[in-house]
Amino acid sequence: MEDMSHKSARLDLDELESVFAAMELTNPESAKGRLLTMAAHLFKVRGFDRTTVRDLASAVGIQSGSIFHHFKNKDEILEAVMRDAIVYNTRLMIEGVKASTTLKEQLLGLIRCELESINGVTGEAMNVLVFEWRNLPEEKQRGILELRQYYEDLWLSALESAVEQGMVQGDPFVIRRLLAGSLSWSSTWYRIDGSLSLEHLAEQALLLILH
Amino acid sequence: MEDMSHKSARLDLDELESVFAAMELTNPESAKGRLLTMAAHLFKVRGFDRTTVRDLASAVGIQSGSIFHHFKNKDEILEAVMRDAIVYNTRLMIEGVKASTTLKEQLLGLIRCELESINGVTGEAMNVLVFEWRNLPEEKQRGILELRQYYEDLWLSALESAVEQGMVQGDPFVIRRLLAGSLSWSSTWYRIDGSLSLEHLAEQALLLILH
DNA sequence: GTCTATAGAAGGATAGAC
DNA sequence: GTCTATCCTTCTATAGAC
Repeated sequence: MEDMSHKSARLDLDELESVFAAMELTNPESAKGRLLTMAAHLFKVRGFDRTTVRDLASAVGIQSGSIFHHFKNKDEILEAVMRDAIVYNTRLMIEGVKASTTLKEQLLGLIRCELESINGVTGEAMNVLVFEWRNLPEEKQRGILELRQYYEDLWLSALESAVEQGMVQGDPFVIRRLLAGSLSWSSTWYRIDGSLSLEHLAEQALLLILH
Repeated sequence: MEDMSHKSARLDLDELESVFAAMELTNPESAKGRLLTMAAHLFKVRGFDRTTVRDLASAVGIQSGSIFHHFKNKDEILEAVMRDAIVYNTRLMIEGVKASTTLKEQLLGLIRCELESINGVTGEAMNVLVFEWRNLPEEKQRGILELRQYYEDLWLSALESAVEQGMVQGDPFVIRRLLAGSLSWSSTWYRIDGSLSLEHLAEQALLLILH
């Protein structure tokens, strides 16, 4: 039986599913979906502050005033990009963990998943989540952090087991933070169409924590 | 004898020294030094775009127009913070490498030095270098990259030796990038006044690459 | 080296028509 | 759901006095 004492601060799977159902980021059918995809792109390439609502509007072929039919203000666009990015990738991560049998496989799966999230199709949105964090107003940060906790817990429990079994040395929290840095940072130098495959990179990253 | 064919793209020690002599960041005696220290602080806390010249001016107790007596424009302030940060820390790193006798000691020294640079007294300026990079106009980026190459070369040659000796497994370039991510990212979660000492963190980071 | 005053441009957001 | 028109604020940068 799970400990429910933290329920208000955590997210259960049902909540995650309902947020997932409302995700628009990857939906090119809706105007809002196209806006979010383009916003992720522009926020990643130019940064949030240097992307104007006029830029975003003209990139999707509408006028700047029309943006505010879909979002109350510019901050809400940022929030939506981040929320959708994290929900989408948390779901992939849960599936990856379920699919793995050994602990080593699970760790590699988590690494692969995180590398995929930051360098693959949702890479721009994930980059925004990681590198534009400071631009999200504090009250909105809290909501996203709650979502993030779900997949950080996946990581921590995997690392705790690995330390218990002697596969990994050190404090799980510190290892997770060091590894999170390595993986997030990969988007600044890794090229998905280069000679290094994402799978090889994942294996090299796994080597960092295994002993 | 060193290969001089890349001279134009590299930096020699004399040049480094002359740039170092012109460094103002850590000089509280000059108005420019105070401006740079405060700029590093504000750029780190709020980000470059969200820091106005008015903010900066009032933080050092002058009027916004007076800023432009010291710097031609706002971008030049950012450039100066970055240049001084990198020159200051490259020098520390060179000294650290010189002082170490074994290769393992050298690697630990490089890690310690990088952690110190991003979490210690020059931490705010180094954070600006790492996380506000995109805000520096491209032509200015080139000059800073040239400076940065000096200490990246220190890293690469140490890692190449370590791989040759079997201390470290994998491609030195990839290992360096993964490690650089870990170390830079530490400024987002590590607290220098917390229970984890910088020395312990350095040792944990060394564990990442050693096999 | 700092001040005052202000030019000039750009950005977020709103209102109301269609 | 999008357009037009525009308000209002904020920001960088300049000019010239002290």
